[in-house]
Amino acid sequence: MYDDGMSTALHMGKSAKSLEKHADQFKALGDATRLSLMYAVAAGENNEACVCDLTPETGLAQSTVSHHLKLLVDAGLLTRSQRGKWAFYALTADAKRLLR
Amino acid sequence: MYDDGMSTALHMGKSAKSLEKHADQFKALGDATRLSLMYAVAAGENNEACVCDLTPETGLAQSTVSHHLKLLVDAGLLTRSQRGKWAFYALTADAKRLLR
DNA sequence: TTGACCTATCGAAATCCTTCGATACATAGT
DNA sequence: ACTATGTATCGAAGGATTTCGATAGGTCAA
Repeated sequence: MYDDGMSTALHMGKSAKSLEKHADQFKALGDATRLSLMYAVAAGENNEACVCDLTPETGLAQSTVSHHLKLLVDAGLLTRSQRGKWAFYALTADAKRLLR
Repeated sequence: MYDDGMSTALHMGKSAKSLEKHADQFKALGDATRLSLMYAVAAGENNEACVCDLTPETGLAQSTVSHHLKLLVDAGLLTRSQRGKWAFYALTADAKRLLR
């Protein structure tokens, strides 16, 4: 494409890359399953939760939950930390700001 | 499905319908084209813009822009008002809050 | 009413997303 | 090393989304 459709955002001092990043964050939150995962993490002890806790709440397959969590991490909305057998997910600063 | 996956949100006092609405708003913003449309509207005179101004900025077909604008209106992020031949779109309160 | 212009809707093609079951990988205990 | 448990990845099916061109609808001026 010749015109990337970002002229307005550019005029506002936002780079195309930044716009793309924000769009990706909104997109990640734009799914009822992922949004409820975010709330579940926020509601967990120490504001974190492991897949084993999250999976039963969604009623979806474990592989599906894992996939959604990966999308949220890739979007910069969750962090992942392995502790023993368990993978704990926690909200990032971006996520806290967006869910305010 | 038996489990609707909204238990956590419900525990936080959010109804499934409210979660769905918020997810829809995030989803509407979760597309680079639509997000730059939002910024373009915000940057317009009196915080509004018509399709004729928006279409050239995106580099997309007029029908495509019209379609995206409809999605944003349906999500409660834009209002539409016809003035003469032109349709003007403006940000809602929800949109201003989310784009802060 | 005719024509010009702006916008919305329709139908179709290509692509992307969600979800699953199966399976592989990782960690801890026996 | 073997097993059990928690998590991630893979491949595929079904559905949803993005985009276009063509066309219809609405508004104003002549």
